[in-house]
Amino acid sequence: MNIESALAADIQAVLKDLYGLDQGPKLDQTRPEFEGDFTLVVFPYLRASQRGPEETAQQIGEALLERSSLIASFNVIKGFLNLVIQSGNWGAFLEQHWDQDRFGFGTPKTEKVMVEYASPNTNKPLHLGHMRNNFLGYSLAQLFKAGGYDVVMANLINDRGIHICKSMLAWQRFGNGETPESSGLKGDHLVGKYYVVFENALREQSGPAIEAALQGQFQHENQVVQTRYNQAWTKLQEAKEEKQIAKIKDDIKELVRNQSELMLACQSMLRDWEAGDAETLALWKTMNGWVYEGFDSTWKRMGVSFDKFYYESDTYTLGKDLIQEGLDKGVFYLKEDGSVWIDLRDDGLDEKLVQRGDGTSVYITQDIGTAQLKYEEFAVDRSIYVVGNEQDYHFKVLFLIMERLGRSYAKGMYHASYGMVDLPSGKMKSREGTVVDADDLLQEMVDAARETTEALGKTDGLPQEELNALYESLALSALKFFILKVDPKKRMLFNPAESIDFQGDTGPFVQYSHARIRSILRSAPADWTQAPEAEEAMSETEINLLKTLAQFPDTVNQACLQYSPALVAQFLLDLAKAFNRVYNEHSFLKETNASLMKRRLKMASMTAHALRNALNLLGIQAVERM
RNA sequence: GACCCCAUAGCUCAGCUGGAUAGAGCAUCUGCCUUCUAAGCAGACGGUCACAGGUUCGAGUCCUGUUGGGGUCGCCA
Repeated sequence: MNIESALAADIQAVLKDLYGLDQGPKLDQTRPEFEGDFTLVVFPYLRASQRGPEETAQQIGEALLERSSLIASFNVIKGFLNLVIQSGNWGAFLEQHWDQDRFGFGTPKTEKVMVEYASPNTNKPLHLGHMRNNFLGYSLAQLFKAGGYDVVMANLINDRGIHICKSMLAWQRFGNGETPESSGLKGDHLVGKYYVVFENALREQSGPAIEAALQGQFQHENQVVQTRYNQAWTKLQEAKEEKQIAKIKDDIKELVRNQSELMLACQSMLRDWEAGDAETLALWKTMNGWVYEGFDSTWKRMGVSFDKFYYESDTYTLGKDLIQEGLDKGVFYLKEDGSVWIDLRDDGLDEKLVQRGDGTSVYITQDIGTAQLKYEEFAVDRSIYVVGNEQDYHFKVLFLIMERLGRSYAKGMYHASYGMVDLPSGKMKSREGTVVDADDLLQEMVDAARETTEALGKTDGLPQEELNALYESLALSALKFFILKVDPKKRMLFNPAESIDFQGDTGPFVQYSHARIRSILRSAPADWTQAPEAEEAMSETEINLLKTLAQFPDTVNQACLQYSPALVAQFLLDLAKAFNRVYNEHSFLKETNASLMKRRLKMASMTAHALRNALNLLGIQAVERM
């Protein structure tokens, strides 16, 4: 039991004795301007004590001083009872944990957790938005592992559909047999290139027709298409609001675009794919293969990994049996055209389509099926989906559906929703070429790390291989820390110029603190643990370091509960700062008192463990020197 | 139009389930390396917590409304 919870237990007993209250007290850290370690706010107990705030605080303080061996003294300011911990307790805390490798981690639990993240489309290379997803997902998985859970990291790859066919068609027509080998391009970038080629060709091909259609000129042999256009055109004439006009124009553009020769060929290719056409499948496999090779190297470089891959080409037909089950149970209902719906208006949502009139799946149909599949394969108690917040509504619907279908695992489903990454210029838009490519960004960061490190010259003499690994680690820690220290739920701004900063509240700052400790420990005399225990009182900065360390277990716990690696990042900054203050104020190896040296080295060692463990929770490898 | 999320220092962000005089980093300015890693430490400057009400002994935090920003409401995924 740690000091804080032991103290809380003592206070609870006192409150029961004095006022007959039976509730756990809430303790705060005492603000630095006051004397004390923990503060109890007594306002909530005034009713029970029948006294004023100061008197109540005094009374509780006196009773506590008598009862608890933890307390050295107390002081009362208004309704605040500041408690000073017997300094010996901090020594005992240090003694107990300084050499514990897994300090802060939870005890093993039987609960099984699946974290699904990454989940890319196979038509474009990864970009900055994916990186936030990947870093969050991997970190959440590490957090739950640290919390003692059995974790499966899953990746559901969207490897089929019209967007994949676009790349395939463009390559077929304009590729001249280009391959990653022949072009020297990374596979995912090569396929992405043809996706862009397709979009450009499509724009060229359908541009004039769109222009004409927006002027009211559109002729099509298909009567249905013609009617839809005519209706839209009529609406456009009547529309007054700017927003509405833009929407109708978009509809018309899409209608015309979909009738272009390229789009028709693309749709035909998708039908061939679904029919199992050998040639189409072969091309699909080849090009997806290139993409996977590219993704694998990017994931590896980003330091993320997966235990299980799902592919939409396998799962896109799933869920139909559950649709039938839902119809039988009366959870879903049929419309005249044969489409299947669920009415979620009781839960404040809308009616939602779950299967098309022709019996084919929509997005959510697959998700229903995949949820069931995950449960059957892994018996997961908790299933976490790391997906952007633009899908908040979708997951609300999905989880409600699973609940209404009576799935026991529905309550364990959670959408780890995160905000978009904005650039100083605004939203990333692939059409405007403002996306930040993952591979480019990684390389820029590595180059920056090398330049900074070389300029400082502290690593001279290390073998090149080690240096390269160091640059990778430092670059990654800067990037991951920059992204993970922000509350996942909030949208965040990524300024490429500033993110490369290695000073202040950054990953390299934490790494630096760790490397500095490791350097001390490497140079420590072999027999330092032999010295007698120190009797001297600790300084305030030393106690502050131990207080910060003591918060690690609770931080891990809270980070799991809130699905927020940001809490760990903030803790890392607190801890590194707390240590750096001690470092600045006291000596370690230069300390002439052997007992004090021993105590400080224990603190250094414990801090290094905690830093390394917490960094690992963010998916960052701690470096030994820098 | 309906619903969801967000708004804290010039900039980027913390602020735990309501608690004392709202905190960091960057930027600007001042100090500290012949001593264990200065990617560090210490200090200064900088705030009507978007606005208006309300609940409370106490509100950046909870409720209502307003404004501003983003998202969703596709038989796209």
